[in-house]
Amino acid sequence: MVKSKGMEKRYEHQRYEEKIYRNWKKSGRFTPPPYHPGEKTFTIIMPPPNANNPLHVGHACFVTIEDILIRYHRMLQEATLWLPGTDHAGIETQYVFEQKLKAKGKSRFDFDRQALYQMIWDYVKENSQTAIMQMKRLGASADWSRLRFTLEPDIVKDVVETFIKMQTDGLIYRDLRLVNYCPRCGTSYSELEVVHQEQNDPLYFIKYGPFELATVRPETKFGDTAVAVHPKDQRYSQWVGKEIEVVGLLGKFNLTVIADELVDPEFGTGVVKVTPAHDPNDFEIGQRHGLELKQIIGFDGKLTDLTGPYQGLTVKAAREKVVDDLKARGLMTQVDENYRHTVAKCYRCGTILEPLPRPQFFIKVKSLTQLALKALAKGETQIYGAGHDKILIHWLKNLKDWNISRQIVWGIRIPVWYRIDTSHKTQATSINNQIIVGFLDKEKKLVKGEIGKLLESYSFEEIETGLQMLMAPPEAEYKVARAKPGANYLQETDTFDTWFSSSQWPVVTLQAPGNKQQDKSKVTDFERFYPTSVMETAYDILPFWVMRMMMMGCYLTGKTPFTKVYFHGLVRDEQGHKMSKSRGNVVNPLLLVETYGADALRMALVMSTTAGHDSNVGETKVKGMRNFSNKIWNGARFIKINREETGNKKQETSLKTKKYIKHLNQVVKLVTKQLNELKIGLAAETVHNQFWHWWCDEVLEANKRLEVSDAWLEEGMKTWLKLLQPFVPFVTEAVWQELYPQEELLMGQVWPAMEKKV
RNA sequence: GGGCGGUUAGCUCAGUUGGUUAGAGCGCUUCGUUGACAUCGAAGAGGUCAGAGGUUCGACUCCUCUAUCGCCCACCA
Repeated sequence: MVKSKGMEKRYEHQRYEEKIYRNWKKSGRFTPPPYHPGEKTFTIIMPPPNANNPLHVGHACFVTIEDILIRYHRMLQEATLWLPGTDHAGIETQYVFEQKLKAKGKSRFDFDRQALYQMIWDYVKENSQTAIMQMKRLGASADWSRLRFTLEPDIVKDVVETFIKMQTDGLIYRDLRLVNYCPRCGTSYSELEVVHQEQNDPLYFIKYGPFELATVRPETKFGDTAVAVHPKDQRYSQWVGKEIEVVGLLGKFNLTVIADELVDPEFGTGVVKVTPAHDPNDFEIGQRHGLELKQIIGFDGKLTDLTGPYQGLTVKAAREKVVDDLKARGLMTQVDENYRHTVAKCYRCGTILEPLPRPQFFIKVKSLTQLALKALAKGETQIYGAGHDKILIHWLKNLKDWNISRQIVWGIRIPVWYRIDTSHKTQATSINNQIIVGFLDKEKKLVKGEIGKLLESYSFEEIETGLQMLMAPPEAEYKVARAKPGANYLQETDTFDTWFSSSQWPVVTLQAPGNKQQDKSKVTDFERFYPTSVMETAYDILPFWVMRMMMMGCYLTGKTPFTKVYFHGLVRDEQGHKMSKSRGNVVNPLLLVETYGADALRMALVMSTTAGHDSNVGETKVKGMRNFSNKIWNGARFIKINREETGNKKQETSLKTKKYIKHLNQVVKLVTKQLNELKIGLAAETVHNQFWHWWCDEVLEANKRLEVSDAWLEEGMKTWLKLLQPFVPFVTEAVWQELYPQEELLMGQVWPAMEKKV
C-alpha cells in the first residue's frame, strides 16, 4: 500500500466540514462584492423555512439545489446574492406552540396578546437558530449578514405599507362572508387552506311542510330562512313565491319558497332548505334573494341561543339529538346510510370546518392575477417543472378573492382602527359601540361583551390593555392607519394571513434598510438584485406562495419578482412513500450528514432528479454518493502520491493527451450548458459519471501507462475540482487545499473556460 | 366532474429538447487485492422504452386514442 504524507486512505468528512465552512465564511465570499456599474447579478431569495420546526429532508433539497446554482454563478464571477430568511408561519407556529402550552395544562386564553406573542417570539427565535445551523452544515453559502425574519420591524413596516397602498388603490374590502372557520383553531382560513375529504355520512330525508327534502346536516335547520327549488322544476313551480308552514322541532314557522339555478332537481327530492349562515351555496342564494342570515352555530362550534333546548350542544351532538327527535316525531321519512360526499376540513388539525358568517378583510385578486398572467404570457417569468406552469395559469384564472384575516396572535396585526365612543349618551347607539370585545381585566379574568355596555363598568384603558379579541359588525366604521389615530381607538385584533407577508418576500427583503450597501455607492439591494434570477421551491406551495409572490411583486414594483421558477419535487423514502411522522419513515438529514457527509447527502438529493418530479432518497443512495466523495479524494491522493514518487516527471509517450483534453473540454461545455438550463439533476449525473468512469477509470489509468502526462493530469484535476465544487463543495475544497495549499479557496476560483488548448 | 403528471434493466430513476450498438445507482454472475480508492477494479447477464395507430428518411423522444398508477382542483344540499 502506498502512503501519502497528509492524505488518509479514505475521506473523513468529519475532520474537514466544519473547518472548511468556517474558512468559507471568513473569506467574505458569501456576501456579494461591492457594486460596480455594468455588473451581472445572480440572485436567489431563499424560501424562508418555518421557524417552528427543525429542518427535514425537503429543506435539505432546496438548500442543495440553490447552493449549487449560487456557487456556480459565484464562480462565473457574477455579483451573486443568496438571501436567507425565516418565516413566522402564523397558524403553523401558533398551533405547534399551543400544543406545547397544552402539555403544560395551559391554553392561549390564559395570556393577553402581548404575553402570548412574546412567548412565541422567544420560542421561534430559538428554533430559527437551529434551522440556520442545520443549513450551514449542508454547506449553504448564503449571505447570513442579510438574514431576514418576517416579523422583524423593517419587514412588518413594509407589509403594513403594502396594505395601506392596496386600501388606497381600492383592492381591499371588509365584508360579511361565509369564512372557513375552524372551531378548534379558532380562526378562519383562505380558500387554499381547506382540505376537501371524501367520507360517508347519513343522508336524512325529512318532512318539511308540504315537502320532503334530503340533508346531511339536519342540525342546521334552525337557521333555515327559505326553501328553494330549481326554476324549471315542473313538480314545484306552483309553490314558488308562496309561503309554506313547516312544523319543526321548535314549533311551527313559515318560510317562502324560492327558485334558484343552484338547486339540482336531480338530487334528493329536488327541494332544499336554505341556510344562508351555514352553507356556502345557501349564502349565495341568500344574497341573490335577500334572505335573512340566521346564525345558529357560534364560533365555538356550539349551537347558539336561537336553538332552544339544543343550545350549547356541539354540532355533532346536536345532529344526533335532532335526528333522534325528528324520528320520535315522525318527521324523518328515510335515511341513506351509504351517502358519500366531501367535507371541508382544517388543513392543520383535520377538524371539520364550519362555514360561518364573519366580517373579514379580503383582497380583490382579479387585477393582480391579470398582472401575473401577463408576465407569464410575455415570458418574463419562466417555469421549470413538469407541467406546473399550466397548473399555475389554471390557478391564476380561477382564483377567488383572498381572505387575509386570521384570528390568531402570531402575526402582523392588521393596521385597522375602530373609534369607540366613550361619551355616555351615545354609548348604546353608535354602531362601533356594538363591537364585541374580549379582554382580561385587572384580575386576569376574561370579560366579554359589547363594548358600549362594558364601558359602563370598565375604563377604556383597562379594556385596551387586556384586549384579546375584537369583533366589529360588518357596518362598523374603521380607519386604516400606521399608528393609533386617536385616544379612543381600538386596533383590529385579527392578524394577516402569513402568506400575505410571504407574498411580498422578494420585495421586502431587498428593500429592508438593513440590507443597504456597505460601500458608498447609493445603489440599494433592491435596485441591484430585483427582479431576482431564480425562485426555487417545492411545487406544493405553488398556489400559496409562488403565485401570490408573482401577483404582489408585479403589483408593488411593476416587475415580476423572478425571471425563472424552478420547482423541485417532494422527497420520498426509498420505496417511494411519502414521508410522514405517523408512518415513521422520516429521514433526518442531519443524521445522514453526520454518517456520510454533507456532500453525499447533497449528491443523493439531486442526482438524476428532474424539476417538478418527486424523487426517492434512502440510505443506500446516500451511501453510494459517500463512495463518490471518496472517489474524488482518492483521485487527488493518486496525484499527490504521484508527485512524491516521481516528482511529476512522467511525460506522455503516445500523444493521447490531446484526445483527453478534447473530451475534458466537452465535459466542461456540457456541464455549463446543463447548469445554465437549470438541468441540475442531469448536470450532477454528468459530473458523477464523467469523473468516475471517464476521468478515473480511463485517464488516470492512461497516465499510469504514460499516455497522459503528469502536467496535464494536474491541469485536468484542477478543472474537475472546479466543476465538482458546486455539487460537492466540502470534499473538493478539502482536496484543493491538499493539492494547492498556496492557492485561494476553491470556492473563490473562476469557473473553467470552455476551451483549453493542448 | 375538470386539470396535471408518470408508465424505460430485478428495484429506484435519468435520457441534454427526433439521429449510429437506450444509460446510471443499487442488486445479480464470474474474476481480480505490493504500487489512488474493496467506500475499488475488470468482464458479463438483464430492456419488443405500458399498448395500438399516425407524422417522418428515421420515434423512448412529436400527434391521436386506450389501459393503468399518482397528484391537484371542484358548491352538489
